[in-house]
Amino acid sequence: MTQSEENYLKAIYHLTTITDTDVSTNAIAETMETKASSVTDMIKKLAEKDLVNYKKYQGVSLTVKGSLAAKMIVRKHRLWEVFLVEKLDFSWDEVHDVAEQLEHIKSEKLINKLADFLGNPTEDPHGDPIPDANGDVQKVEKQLLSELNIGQNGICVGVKDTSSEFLKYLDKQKISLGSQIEFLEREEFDLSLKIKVDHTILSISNKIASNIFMKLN
Amino acid sequence: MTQSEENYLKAIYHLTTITDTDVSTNAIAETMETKASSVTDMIKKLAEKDLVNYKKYQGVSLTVKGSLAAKMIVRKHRLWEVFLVEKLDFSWDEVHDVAEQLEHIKSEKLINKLADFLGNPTEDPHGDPIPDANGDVQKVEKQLLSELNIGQNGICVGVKDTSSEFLKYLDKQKISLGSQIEFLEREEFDLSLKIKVDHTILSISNKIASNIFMKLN
DNA sequence: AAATATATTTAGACTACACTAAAAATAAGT
DNA sequence: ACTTATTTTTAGTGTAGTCTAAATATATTT
Repeated sequence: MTQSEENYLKAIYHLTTITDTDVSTNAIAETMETKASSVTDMIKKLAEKDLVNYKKYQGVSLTVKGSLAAKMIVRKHRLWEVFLVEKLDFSWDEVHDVAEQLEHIKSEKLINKLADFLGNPTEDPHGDPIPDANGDVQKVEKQLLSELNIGQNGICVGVKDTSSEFLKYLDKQKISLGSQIEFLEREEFDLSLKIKVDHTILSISNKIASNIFMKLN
Repeated sequence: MTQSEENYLKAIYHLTTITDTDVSTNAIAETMETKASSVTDMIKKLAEKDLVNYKKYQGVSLTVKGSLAAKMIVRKHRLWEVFLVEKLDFSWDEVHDVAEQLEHIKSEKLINKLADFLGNPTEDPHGDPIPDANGDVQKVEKQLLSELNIGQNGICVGVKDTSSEFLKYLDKQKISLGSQIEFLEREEFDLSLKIKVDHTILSISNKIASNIFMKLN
């Protein structure tokens, strides 16, 4: 399997997990920053290898085989992210590009030994689940901070947007995985939220709040 | 720089360090298991980028720029080997293929943080020197076990052949980096050597002995 | 339901890298 | 020195992956 094929599988996998329907050619092209015609070409190749189900003009879905392959790539990506943050002291906004490369290293032994070395973590530094060696993904129940009711509180268990800009903003506000957060008040004018993080009170926009995953206490 | 370009640079670098002259097209083709015509193509590309000096039919040598690039690749390869052996518990015969992939990961930050994490080692698991971040390589003085005089002793500081078969043989004989070895006797009939390793006496062929690097006490 | 807009696929071209076969240059043998 | 052998380069081809532009299918609007 080439790196390019792996990248397509991963993109299809991610799109599938958020929309839960067949994935369109254009959607793939957009997330991969490539052209629809290139996507069509690659889809045919993946279909040929029985990694995706494809009927012309109808979008694609992953086969069992393709889904497993995709999960193995995600597993590698997220394990490497843990390594970078926990062992090499990267911050959570710096890991993506490097993990994007490391995920393509081919060695079963390597990835399983790496998992052991890291203590078989089940989540990456952004709170996303790490598929195990069989491809099983543990679902974490979580909800967006923006969807809590006033007075509810819990801990931050993940982020939806993992862009460097957003993560740096969170660092600045001292919000990280595990932060205790209480939803105090909603400002109706701009929908911003007043929250208490650990022991400080601050105001965040609704956009920010809708990119933070919480687990209620 | 593509992976292919990196692989060519590395091959030229290695050939240069052993022969210390301009490198022939055929020599490159052989070590890279490819065809001479492919080598010619790539050499032109590398020359274009000012990574090698090239005059038709005259062989190639690395420019300063090319040499530095090659040393950075070697640095990455060997640091990853240390990581695999020291942290992930690979044996020294298993690391090569994986390091061959890892050496192409592009991130200054990653490799320098990795070096720190490993304690800035100066040698890889086979005793080969690891270039530092500036490309400086510390030369280790060493000589082949096969070239010692009877009665001399020292410690094993490296191997010339790093093939899996050879390394497994050494494991079986309990010879590793740091082993105390004394050259006891030469069998004139087949040139085999009687040696004492740590505390056991054994006989090894001249071929074996000519692939073990020693540092005299 | 026809017309228009959008999404998708096809056709053809381009780059990187490899290959085979043939040509040209260098090296070796008598 | 000249013939032969070897090495190296060139010329032409193939595959993977990308692109643009044109064609075709599906969706949307009136």
